[in-house]
Amino acid sequence: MGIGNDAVEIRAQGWRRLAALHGLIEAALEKELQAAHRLSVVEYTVLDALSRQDGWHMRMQQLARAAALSSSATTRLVTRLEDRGLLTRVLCADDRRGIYTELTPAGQQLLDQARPTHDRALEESLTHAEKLPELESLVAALHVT
Amino acid sequence: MGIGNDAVEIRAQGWRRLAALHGLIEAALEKELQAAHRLSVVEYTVLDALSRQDGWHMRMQQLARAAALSSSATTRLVTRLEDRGLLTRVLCADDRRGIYTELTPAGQQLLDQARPTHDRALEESLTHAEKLPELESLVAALHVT
DNA sequence: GTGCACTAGTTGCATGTGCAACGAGTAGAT
DNA sequence: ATCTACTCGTTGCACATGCAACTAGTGCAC
Repeated sequence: MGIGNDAVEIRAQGWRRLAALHGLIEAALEKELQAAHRLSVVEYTVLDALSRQDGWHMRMQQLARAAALSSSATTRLVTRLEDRGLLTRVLCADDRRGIYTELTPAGQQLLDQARPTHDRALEESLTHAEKLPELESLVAALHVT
Repeated sequence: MGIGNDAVEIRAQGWRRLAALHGLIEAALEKELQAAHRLSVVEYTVLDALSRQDGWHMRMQQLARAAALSSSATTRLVTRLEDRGLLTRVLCADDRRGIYTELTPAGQQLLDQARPTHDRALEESLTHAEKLPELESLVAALHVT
C-alpha cells in the first residue's frame, strides 16, 4: 500500500465524484427540460450543438461525438427530431454518403425557449452540489475558464 | 450580454466539458470491463460500493444512490448479479420492508480481478483526456483531494 | 476501367432504463 | 384496534441505446 496505490485510490475517488456530479446535473436537467419542453438532455445537446454552428450544417458523426452517442443512436435521435420538425436532413453534394443536419426555424425557436430552462436548472444543481462537501472542489473547478 | 450572461455561458461550457470527460471515461471503462470480466460500469460500481462497506450490508436505495440509478433499475441490476452468484439478498429482521445485499465470496473474487482492469483503464483515459486542451484543467481538478 | 479497402449512415435485435402502478410493511393519530 | 399516510422494493410497459450486419458511396492501386 505505497505511494502508487494512493494515486490509484485518488483517481478512483475523483472518478466517483465526477460521476456523482454528472448524474446529479443530468437528472435535474432531464427533469426540467422534459417537463417544460418535452426534450431530453441529449436532444437539447444536439439542438444546442447545431445552433452553436450558427446556421451551418453538421454531419451525423460530428453530432454523434457532440452528444457522446453511437452512430445508430444518433440516426434515430435525428429522425425523432426531424419528425417533430425541429431539424432537417440535407444531402451533401460533394460526398453523397454524408448527410448534413440543420436547425429549422421551429427548432431554433424551441431551443430559444428551452435555453433559459436549461441554464436555470444548471445553476440550481450546481448551487446544490456546491453544498455537498465531497463535490465542492469539483464544482469550483468548473467555473475556471 | 452583460456579466450575468457570461456566468451562464461559463457554467454551460463547464457542464459540456464535464459531460465530455464523463463520457470519455465511461466508454473506456465499459469497453475494458465488459471485454475482460463481462461487467458493465454500473455493475462494477455496485460491487465496488458493496466491498467498500467491508463485509457489511447495503440497502437497495443506498445502492441506487451509489450507482445513480432508479430503484427499478437497481432491483433488476441486483437480480442480475444475484443470478450470477455475485451477491445475495438478505431480508432484514428489524424492518421487513428493507432488503440488504452483500457480496458473496465469488463476487469479492470477481471484483478483485476486475479492479486492476478498472484502475488501469481509468488511468489511461485520464492520461488521454489530459492531452485535450479543453479537458486538461478539469482532469487536474480530479487529482485534488 | 475493375477490384478492393475504407467510410457514412441505416436497420434488426437484444438489453438496460425510467415512470407509474402496485403490494407489503411501518409509524402515528384517534 | 383501526385508519391514514408514508416508505421500501418489485413489476408492466414503453422507449432509447449499443452492437453487428448491411447498403451506398468514395478513393486508391493496377
